[in-house]
Amino acid sequence: MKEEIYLIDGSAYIYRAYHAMAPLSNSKGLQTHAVFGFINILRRLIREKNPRHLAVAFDSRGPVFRHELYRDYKANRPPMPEDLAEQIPYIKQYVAAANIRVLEQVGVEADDLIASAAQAMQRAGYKVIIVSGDKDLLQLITDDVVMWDPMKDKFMDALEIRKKYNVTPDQLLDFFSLIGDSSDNVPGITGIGPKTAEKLINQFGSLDGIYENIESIQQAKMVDRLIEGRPSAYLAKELIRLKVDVPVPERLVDYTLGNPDTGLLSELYTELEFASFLKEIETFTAVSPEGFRSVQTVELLVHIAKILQDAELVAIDTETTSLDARTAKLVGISLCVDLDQAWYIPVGHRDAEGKLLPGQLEVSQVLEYLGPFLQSPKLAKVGHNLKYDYTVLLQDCKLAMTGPLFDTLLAAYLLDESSRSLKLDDLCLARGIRLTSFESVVGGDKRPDCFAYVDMQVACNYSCEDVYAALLLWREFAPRLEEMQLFALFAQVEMPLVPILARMEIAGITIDPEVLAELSKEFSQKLVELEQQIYSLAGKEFNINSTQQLGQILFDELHLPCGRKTKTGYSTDVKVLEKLANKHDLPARILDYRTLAKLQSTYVERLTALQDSVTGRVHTSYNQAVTATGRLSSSNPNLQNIPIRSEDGNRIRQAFVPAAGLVFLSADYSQIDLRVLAHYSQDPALLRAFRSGEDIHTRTAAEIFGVSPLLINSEMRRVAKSINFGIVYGMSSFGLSEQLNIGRKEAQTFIDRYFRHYAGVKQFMGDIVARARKDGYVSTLLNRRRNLPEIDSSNRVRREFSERMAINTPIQGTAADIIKLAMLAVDRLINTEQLSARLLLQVHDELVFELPPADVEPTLVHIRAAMEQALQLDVPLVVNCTVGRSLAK
DNA sequence: GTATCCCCGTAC
DNA sequence: GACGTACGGGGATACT
Repeated sequence: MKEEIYLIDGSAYIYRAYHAMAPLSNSKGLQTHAVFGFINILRRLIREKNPRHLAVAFDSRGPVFRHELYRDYKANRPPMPEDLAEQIPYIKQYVAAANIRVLEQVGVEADDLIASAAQAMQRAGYKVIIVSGDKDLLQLITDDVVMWDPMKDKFMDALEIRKKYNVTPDQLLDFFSLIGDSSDNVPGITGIGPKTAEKLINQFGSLDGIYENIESIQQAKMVDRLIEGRPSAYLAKELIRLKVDVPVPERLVDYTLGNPDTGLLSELYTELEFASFLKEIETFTAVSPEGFRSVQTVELLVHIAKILQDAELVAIDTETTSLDARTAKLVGISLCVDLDQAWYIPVGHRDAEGKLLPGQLEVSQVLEYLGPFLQSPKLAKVGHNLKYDYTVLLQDCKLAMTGPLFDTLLAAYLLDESSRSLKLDDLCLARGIRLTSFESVVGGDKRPDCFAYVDMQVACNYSCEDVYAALLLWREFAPRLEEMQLFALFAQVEMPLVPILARMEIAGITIDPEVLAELSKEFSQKLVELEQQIYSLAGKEFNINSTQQLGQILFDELHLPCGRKTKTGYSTDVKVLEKLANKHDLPARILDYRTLAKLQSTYVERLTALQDSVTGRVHTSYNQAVTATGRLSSSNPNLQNIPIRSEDGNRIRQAFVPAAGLVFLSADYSQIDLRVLAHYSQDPALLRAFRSGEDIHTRTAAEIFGVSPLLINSEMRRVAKSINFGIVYGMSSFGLSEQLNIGRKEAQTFIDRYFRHYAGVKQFMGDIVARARKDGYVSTLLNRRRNLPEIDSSNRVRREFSERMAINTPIQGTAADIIKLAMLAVDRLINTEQLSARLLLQVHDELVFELPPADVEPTLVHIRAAMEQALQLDVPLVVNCTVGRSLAK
């Protein structure tokens, strides 16, 4: 991949910042909004694009060579406003302090510098991205030079130019020469606009071409215009043509983005009174590299132990041989207790032959000194993604980290669930700190254990940076969690959950390979048969998995009535195919095929592939910082969406078995969402229903059909169940009618009856949306937040989507809070009562344990009680337990 | 060849 | 356009 260089049209952005920003000044009366806007633009660019090489070009003051060619060049421009002129020096100061290369030269404009640099760097084999919205720069576009307008977030290349102007980039200059440029007071030819220019250029290829063939033009008026305008067109060409021979730096390193000089920046921000920028800088005063030390003697280890003795908190990071914490081997540990210094303790660095390098302490020795601190309940541990470090220490060092944990990744997640990225590098970059990238440290080494081969000093610097950065984030996040009243949720729920999740991942769950193999055989046989049937029904072979090909066959060739359309063609989802299934055998077989193919690829094959060949277990990863509502998610494999509803799906569950001599105990909350809704809404009917222990769907059916619960049949209950679920998601009559295959009117009637009976629910929904609109966010019972920036959107679709989130998030999120509390309670219980049960899975409202059958009786009672008491609501929480020799129903 | 979007389907 | 939260397979497409 070619290195990229960003060239920024600085002068243009100064003006843009000046005009776009509301006036702002410091206490001395100095206008500062252009500086502020400009800095913001650059910071955003650096944050979002993370460029390694860039330069900012500025116009020179005073006349440029174009004025010599044409006295009236830019004569229509008013002089720079005084309050902008006085801000320019500060902008220059910023660029210097931020260590960004400046391109500036007397007598030429920013555009010429960009043109010269673009040409030079392109010639040197790099890729250039011009950051500008100015059409004059479009003439520079080639295969290796593109333009990006950050305001519109639009990339321009040759194709886009073709779309917009219908000429090639190298014809643009001639094209603009014909039209002129009124904003620069460049004349062009009167009477020729973009349309005519386009026609002429495409007909004759160039400006010269036009005049060489002028006799072939039929319209006399046009010829007159062209002849009369000839000097002016050629003048325009000289004016618009960018200079590509201005001396500019030509080596890549000349454009490398350096680290910002925080001292200078902080002085500048202080003078300008940019408090928000200043705060970041002050928080992130860079440590001197001398502060990063490699620990290779016992003496130094002893010294560190002494310091830890008096510390309240330590930031920690482990470097290992693998991304998979469960199997990773320790390569080094870094520590940091204050912002003056950090240490890296190498223990597993190796030479090219794989031999341990000398000069490293023994792991056992390191643990002897550090162990007591890592296990001290008094010493807090800060780290980014601590589940990883916890797992590595537990698996590779047999050390269970204890004491208050502070995971900066989870803190960032709680502070902003929609955060673009929670990676340590990105969080730091957003605060003006560029961390050394892992990529640059391992230098393209593709071995999974590449870190073990990294030079110790390089590793020291890298690892210390990380641990130092985590401490910086802690300094910012800890008070912010307090301010936003998220600290209790963080410290008492999310953090204690980390070790529990780590242990669940380590535990894994056994899969009977024979059951899977049998399923695989059977499924693939059936799939082959279905495939043949489908081909013969379709009259030809095609890719059944391709919705596009399928759409063509069903609707274009067989002329079946097509239902909905998707962005890219016909919809062929279940709803559509089911409607067609009684008209034709093909859609029916496709449905069978899809169901089976899904089970085969997503479950049978995936689970087989991820199974540990020695233990026969699969180990999921629980992600604690993904969902917008606070639920966990599971991946590699996802054990939260194992089929259960269909018969064949349930057979997948038969493959999940307890370890030898044990059984599964599954405990799931009954109707937790609706109970939370009852609590939130305080609807009397809903409260009553749950307090009396009724079947909620039957009760609801009785209400909407206006008959006694005794008269409710399964069909009526099904309808009520759909409504109960739909309510939690903010469903409309349209959605319900689709779901139940009934008319919208009928669906609306059901909904009306529902709300007549559960009026408090309707009230709650209105209230929560109003509150979201007022606050801009909603929260759960434990204060977990979700921002809803589009709740006021003028776009109806977006707004209504946010409204449904406002309804659903407190419910789903509170249910997520509750089961997290339950996991903590159960874990404590297992420890205090010395229970033999081991928690394996969490599936949103369900916990699955593995335990000896003889222990089921007492354990079940304990666990049910712990779960039911996890949080006190205004309705009881009810937990159902099942015991089994597989996960099947 | 790799990354990403889209459609679809599985769970709660 | 219409029902919330996820993960993931496979096709199509874009980029390299």
